[in-house]
This record gives sequence, structure tokens and C-alpha cells, in this order.
Amino acid sequence: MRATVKDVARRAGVSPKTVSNVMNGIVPVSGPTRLRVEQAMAELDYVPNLSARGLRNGRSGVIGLALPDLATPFSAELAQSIVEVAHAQGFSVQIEETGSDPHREHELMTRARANLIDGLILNPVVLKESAVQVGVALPPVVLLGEVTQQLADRVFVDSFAAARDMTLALARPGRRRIAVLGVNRGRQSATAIQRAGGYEAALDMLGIPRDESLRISCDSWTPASAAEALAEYLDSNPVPDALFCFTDSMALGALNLLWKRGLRVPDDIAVAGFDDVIDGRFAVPSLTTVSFDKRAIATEALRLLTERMSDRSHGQRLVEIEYEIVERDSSRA
Amino acid sequence: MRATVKDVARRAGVSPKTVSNVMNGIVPVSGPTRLRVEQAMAELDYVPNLSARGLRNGRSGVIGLALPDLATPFSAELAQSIVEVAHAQGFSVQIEETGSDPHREHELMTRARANLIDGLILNPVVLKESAVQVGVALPPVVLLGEVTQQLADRVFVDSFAAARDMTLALARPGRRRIAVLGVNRGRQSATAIQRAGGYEAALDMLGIPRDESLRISCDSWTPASAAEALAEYLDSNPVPDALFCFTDSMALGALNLLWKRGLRVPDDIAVAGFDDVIDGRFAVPSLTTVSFDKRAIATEALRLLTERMSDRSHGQRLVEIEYEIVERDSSRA
DNA sequence: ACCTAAATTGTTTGCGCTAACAATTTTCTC
DNA sequence: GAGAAAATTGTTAGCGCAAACAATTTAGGT
Repeated sequence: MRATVKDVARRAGVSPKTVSNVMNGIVPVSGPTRLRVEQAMAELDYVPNLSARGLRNGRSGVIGLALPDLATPFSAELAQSIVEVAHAQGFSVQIEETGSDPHREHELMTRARANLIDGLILNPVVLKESAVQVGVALPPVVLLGEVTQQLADRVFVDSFAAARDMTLALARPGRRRIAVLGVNRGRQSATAIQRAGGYEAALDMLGIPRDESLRISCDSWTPASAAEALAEYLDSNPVPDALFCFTDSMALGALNLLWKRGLRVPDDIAVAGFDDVIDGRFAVPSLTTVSFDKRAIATEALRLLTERMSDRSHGQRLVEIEYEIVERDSSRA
Repeated sequence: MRATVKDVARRAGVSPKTVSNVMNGIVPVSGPTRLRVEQAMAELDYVPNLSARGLRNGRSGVIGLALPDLATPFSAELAQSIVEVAHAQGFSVQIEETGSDPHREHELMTRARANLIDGLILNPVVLKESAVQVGVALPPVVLLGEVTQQLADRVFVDSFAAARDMTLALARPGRRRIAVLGVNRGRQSATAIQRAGGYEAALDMLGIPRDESLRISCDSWTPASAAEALAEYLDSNPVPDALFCFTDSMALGALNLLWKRGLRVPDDIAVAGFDDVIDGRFAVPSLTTVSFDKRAIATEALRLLTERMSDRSHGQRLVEIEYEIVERDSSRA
């Protein structure tokens, strides 16, 4: 049987309270007593029961992180940052995959309210149907990414402006036929809407007429479906001058397909992505992208979350993360 | 204040036990009573407190997953599989990054023993110094990957054989100078040892003399340090006929560097990786690799873990996952 | 030395839940 | 319809911990 505070107390010849004091370190404990207790803990190989502590304190020390697709390099990099920042603050991270499913998002909120996690960092996708909307009693929650309405704290990159700037950067003399890859066929994700909007704003600024035939839809934002969508597109359309993919993952799929078709990047077609994922830097050719500091996202998200966990009173707050257009070989002249 | 079982019971006009019965569903509850209870739960917006349940049951329903580097696509894909399989069995997953640090591994074991997680899936790196070795009282744990000794349940791919087969596959008439990338300078990871061993076994089989100058060391298994290590290598060595990277991530870094140097893959040099990561399939050129079923790893790891959680008596068990050499454009003639 | 205040340590309760055990009601058998 | 068995539901204790409250020891001031 596992040792408990009581066992430690008995062995050290003190009361449970003293053992608790030694662990928490708030109430002072005299030198000799502390020593005896610590020795007893070591001898009994005592490990505190965190469930019990969680029940008693009402806080588990765990936060949830819910992302739409865990398999992407972007998720991996973001998760890493969040885990590291959280750990530095004494939190553990429970990861969840929503699969863009509002129902699953709702389930996670519930879990948070079930005290297993103290708060939730959530990247909602189809917000219209998201649990955040449905008026569920919200746990401390921080939203990641584009959210059109003010529903909870959130950390975001201005996707609209970034997509606009990227489109402007891609536009060069001779590059007027700029395609986008990632607009969704069915229900639009908030992110897709923002990025498509920015793209069109840039076209307007450039005086390039919008061309519906340059919007390539791709429901799943993976390399595989990007390659597939692009292949299908190229079968029945002329090669655009440039291709702006809504994520780096899609861009990698596109690069592979273009290479297979014998199209040279950037000579025949320039390519750009979004997220600045590590593998994009090492793509062939290296990928032009919208870069932003993922560690900053993690830091800010955790700051908002911990603040809200300790004090539920503030209104909803927004934190914007700066972005930067990083031009690499896939779009250089 | 949050509603508790007691509140629900009072409102439904039943006892707490009945409410518990309704939730657990083991002890039968009559139709009308169940209905009353369910309605009361809905009205009070009741959510069970999982900390309390965890304390009472001695199980939290959470398992830990500890990987050396969360930022890699491989980690992402594996984590996804594990999260999905775990979720299907009613478990949540807490992720942790060990950074190949034995001390951190030890900390995680402790956390497991602290009842916050019911079990741990751990990918140990430098096993010699790993906590698994130090004789810590082990929680239910399943090890992932190469482990030379029999210390706990584990799921693994035969890296030795896979590396051997890959080396054999790379060897073609005219390709005799086969380099490896990923041997470590300092303390060797178990994985590096296996893969290097398989590589050398293949050389022996082929009658190719071992050549120390074809072992390129690379301490961090990332694209960046792979590219750097390879760049340095090429500055003072002739171009090998083939390059076998110990992970796909490193291979991607290598591909990028080779491209920058104007070396053609596979004509000037064939390249291969290990892990069959999605981005490798879409690399330019698509990457030859050792493939294995990550979902199978997840399934088996969870099976071993849950079995051990329910019954601590079995001896240590091994599950081997099949691998396959997948030849893609980066090594095709 | 005596009293007061400060510093420690001790005693006990309850966080919310589940299940052992007990009590009650319903159903069945003849 | 009476008795027994089966099906429900109720009562209560305790999982391990932290802190409210109480008791004790120690230090400080005169």
C-alpha cells in the first residue's frame, strides 16, 4: 500500500498538518522538524496523491489543449511551445483532438468544468456551431486563432492582413494570376474566411480582377488533399503565376505535385504558405510563408488563461501576435 | 456553487447512491427513477467532479505520453494515434516532453505514481541513465522503441533489421559509398546504436568495408542540425553515393541542403529516411523511408498499458511492429 | 520571574464521490 | 394471498489531502 501523509506523520513523529506544511512551504516549519519529515518521506518513498490534492484544492494543475488536427507539424510545434511554457509555470498539458467537430469541442468544455483540467486552450474551427457559441457555462478558456466575435479571451494572428500582405508580396510584374488553395467547399472555417478575404483585398489593391477560377478549394488542410486538389485543378486549368496556400502543410503537398508535373518553382509558378513550419524551411525549394512566433502565442495564451483562472472578473481580452512575411526560394525571382 | 451528487439527489428526491447508479450504469435503476435523476442533472447542469472520482476510484482516466521532442512531425503523428486510440477507450492523454533528459523521465514516473495519471507511455532515449534503470518503483509503464534490456513492457520496431534492409536497398551496382547521418557524438541513444548496427551489418553482408569517414554524426535529430552536419561534411569530403538518415526529419534537412548545393537526388546521391512521416511523402523528391504502422504502435501500447493497469502480475512483454522499406523517388534509379 | 505575543505544531473536518452494507419495495410462486 | 426471492433504493464511511481552529511551545519585554 502506498504511503500517505498520515504514515509520514507517524513515522516522523509529527502531525499530518506539519507534513503538509513541509510540502507547501507557506507556513514555516522549524529546521529539525522539517528534516525529520523529509527523511520520513524519503524512507517511505512518499508521493502525494494529486487526485486528493485536486479535490481538496479545487485545482488539478492540468490545462487542456484542443487542436483540430494533431498530426500536422504546426500542431506539433504549437503543442511543444505550450507544453514548455505550461511546464515552466507548473502546469501539465492534456491534449485533445477536435477533428473540427463542434460536438467534441463541447465535450471538452464539459471536461474542463469537471475539474479534471483547470482551463482550456482551444482552437475552434467552425465557430458558428462551436460550443463557445451555444451558451454553455464556460470554464476558463482561451481561444486560438480567428474568431469573428468576442466570446472569450483569445490570442490571434491577423490572418486577413497577413494574407493580404502575402498576396501583395507574391504579386510581381508578370505575376497577376495568383491562385489560392484552401478555400473550403462546405462550411467555411473562420481562418479560411479571413485568409480568403485578405487575398481578395490585395487583388483589389492591385487592380487585379477577382477570378473565381483561381480559388482552389480543399476541404482537408493536409498535403495529400492539397496535392490532389491541385492536380485536379491543373488538369483543367492553365498554370497560375503564383499559388498561395493557406497552410504550409498544403504548400508542401503542392510543391511535391508541381515537381511531379515538371513545373519549376518559382520560375513557372511561385508558391507560398502560412505558419512557418520547420519542414517548410527545409522544403525544396524552401517555402515562402507567413511567420509568427509560436512561443509568443503559447506565452500569451497561458498568461490569459492563468489570469482568468485566478480571477474570473475581467472582460474579454484580445492579444494580437505579430506576423512577418518571410520570402524564401519558393517565390524569389 | 457547482452542483454535487447530493444536490442532484435532493432535487430528484432520491439518495446519492441512486444518482451514482444512474451515472455508472452497473447497478440497475428503474425507468422512472432514472428519468427523474437525469432531469435533475440537466436542470442543475450537473458535471461530476473527476478529481473526487479519481480519489475514490484510485484511477484518473488519464494516461501520460512522454516523447523526447514534441516538435517533430513524427511525434505529432504518433501522438495523434495515441490520443485517438486512448480516447476510444475512455482515456485522456497528458503529453510531456523529456528533451531526452533522464531526470525529466524520472519526474514523470513520479507523477504517474502520484495518481494523476494511471499509466505512462514513454519513449526513453538514453536508457543507460534513464529512470527506468534506476530502480524507481515503476508505475504501469510501456516503453516505446529500442530498449536493449528487458525492463518493462515495450512496443518496438526492429530498428537493426530495418536499417540493415534499408542499407541493402540503397546499395546498387555503383552505390558502394553509403553514408549514415545521425550517429551521435556524445552518449549514444539506443535507437542510434541499433540503426548504426544494422547499417554495418548490411555493409558486411555486401562485402563493403566499413568506413568511419562515412558516419556523419548529428546530435540533435532535426532538419536544421542535419543540414548543418551534412554541409560541414561535404565541405571536406567527397559526395557519397547514398545517404541513410536515421529519421525522416533529418532526411528533409539533408534534401534541402543537397538541393542548395546543386546535387541531384537520387542521381548524384540517393537519400533515405526512417519513420515514414507525411511530409516525407511530399518531399521533393519524395523520400524513401522505413515505414511502419503508427496506429498499430498506439493500439499495442495501449493494450499493454491497460492490461498492466488492471493486473500487475504478468511478466514483461514485448510487441514487435512490422516495418517495410518504402522506396520512393529519393532513391530510385 | 512573569506575562504577552509570536512561532510552531496538533486536531479535526470536509472536499465529492463510490460502494459496502442495510433497508425497503416489488415480483414471483404455489 | 402469504412467504420468499429478487429488484431497487437508502445510509454511511472513507479515499488522501489542506486548512480552519485549537493547543502548545518559544521568544521577548519589563
